[in-house]
Amino acid sequence: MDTPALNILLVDDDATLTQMLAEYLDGEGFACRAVHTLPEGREAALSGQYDAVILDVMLPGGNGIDLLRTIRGISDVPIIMLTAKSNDTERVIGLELGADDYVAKPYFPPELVARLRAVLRRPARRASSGDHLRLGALALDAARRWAGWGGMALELTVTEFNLLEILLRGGERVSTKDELSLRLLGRRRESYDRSIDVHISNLRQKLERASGERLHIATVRGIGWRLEVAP
Amino acid sequence: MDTPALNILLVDDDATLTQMLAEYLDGEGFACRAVHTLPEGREAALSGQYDAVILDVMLPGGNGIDLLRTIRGISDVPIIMLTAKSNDTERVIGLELGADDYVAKPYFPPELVARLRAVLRRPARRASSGDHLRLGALALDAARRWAGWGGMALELTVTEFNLLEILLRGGERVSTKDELSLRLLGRRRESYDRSIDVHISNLRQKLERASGERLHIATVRGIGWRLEVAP
DNA sequence: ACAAACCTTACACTTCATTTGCAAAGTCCT
DNA sequence: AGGACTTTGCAAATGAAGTGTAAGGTTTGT
Repeated sequence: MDTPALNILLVDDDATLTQMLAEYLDGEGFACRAVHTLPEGREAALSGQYDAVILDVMLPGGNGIDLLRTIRGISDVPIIMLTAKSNDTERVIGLELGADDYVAKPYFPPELVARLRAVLRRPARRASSGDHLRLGALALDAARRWAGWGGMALELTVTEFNLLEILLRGGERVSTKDELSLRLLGRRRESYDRSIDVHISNLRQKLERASGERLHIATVRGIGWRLEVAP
Repeated sequence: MDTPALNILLVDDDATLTQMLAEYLDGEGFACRAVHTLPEGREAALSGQYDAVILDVMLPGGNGIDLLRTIRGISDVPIIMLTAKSNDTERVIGLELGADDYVAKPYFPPELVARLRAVLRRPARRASSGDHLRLGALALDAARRWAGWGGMALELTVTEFNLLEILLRGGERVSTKDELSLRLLGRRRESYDRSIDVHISNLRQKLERASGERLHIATVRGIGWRLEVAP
């Protein structure tokens, strides 16, 4: 997949550490900008051009908590706080004010990246942010984790729901077995692993039953599957 | 005077300053009591016999913020914080935790009195600030930390109240276990941590009992929970 | 010191993911 | 076309994971 890099904003007064982190994030495929003061941080965070903010709560000339609050008043951009090791108060207050996660300093860059990814992967924070997928009479609401055909709920398991979401997002594209294995099961596909086939089979039956045979999971032999809806 | 004087509680370890303030307030027609330690402050504030509390956030042997939180968990008596001149953190945290106003030290007694009067004049403090959540006959007032079904108070513990608030704010969205662990317990969820489940279970029983089975915490298997109200 | 609140543990119970086995369908080759 | 091989569909079996809640231990606030 070559999606454009995600923009990350770093707000931390320690220029050296920030620089190192920025380089690391760069290597992980993120596009970073670092600022070192509160006013810069405020302006940048509110510009709306970042996909996530990593925010040190200890900032000179003002408190990161204030900034956190300011941002949350306006935007739902994901925020990860950097907190002192043992400062429970900061942590609790930060989460209360809407931070999405925290990482204690000093941190391992890989851990930070993992949490960053987790936060970015999370369904949009506000229900109104309209993550509604549709295809014919099929509707899927990611935040509510609800899927239905013509208003009638489909009773799907977690895996089936995720599978349907991936297929739906794929649009006309064929979702390959390898891709599905990675995104659905979170592991590389081994030979003789029939797990995906079974999930496809189960989902297929539910979809066809609910839609009166009008919604199909079409097989593309040797490649994968694709959703198709009959007129 | 024909109206009884309003009772004001002062919590501050500086006996001299407190004494002066008490005399000043006396002259303005308030009845004061001053205490100088955290335990005394707690007991007095929770006794319910004061109309307002003036609370120094810097107290020996414990943090005024803690006391603030304790008081707010039980009572919505107006609270004015005394903070160090430049300490924004204390201010933000204090207001967030439900203080009604703050005054930076050193202060002018007349200013303090003005704010005190303003705070006492305001009966429905947070009601207008839209911190009133509803869902069917369920009502939750975050500022007063009061929740009820059709006017009847639910007797919730602190954790249960917070849990309900989070679920309620989530709206139709499913609140995930990870999210709840972060927001509710202020820590990440470890494997085999069943704490959340237990709180859900307890809250669920109280809600269903009070609502006559009309308010449910619906389980979304493998993901989390969502509030649902039957028509 | 006491009680309330909270956390942990344990266990019964449900539901689901994965494995397995085999049949059916598709592909390739001669 | 027909046989050999590969891939897919699916039912059934199995074991792992998720859930609800009672009970007991620990912490915390008063």
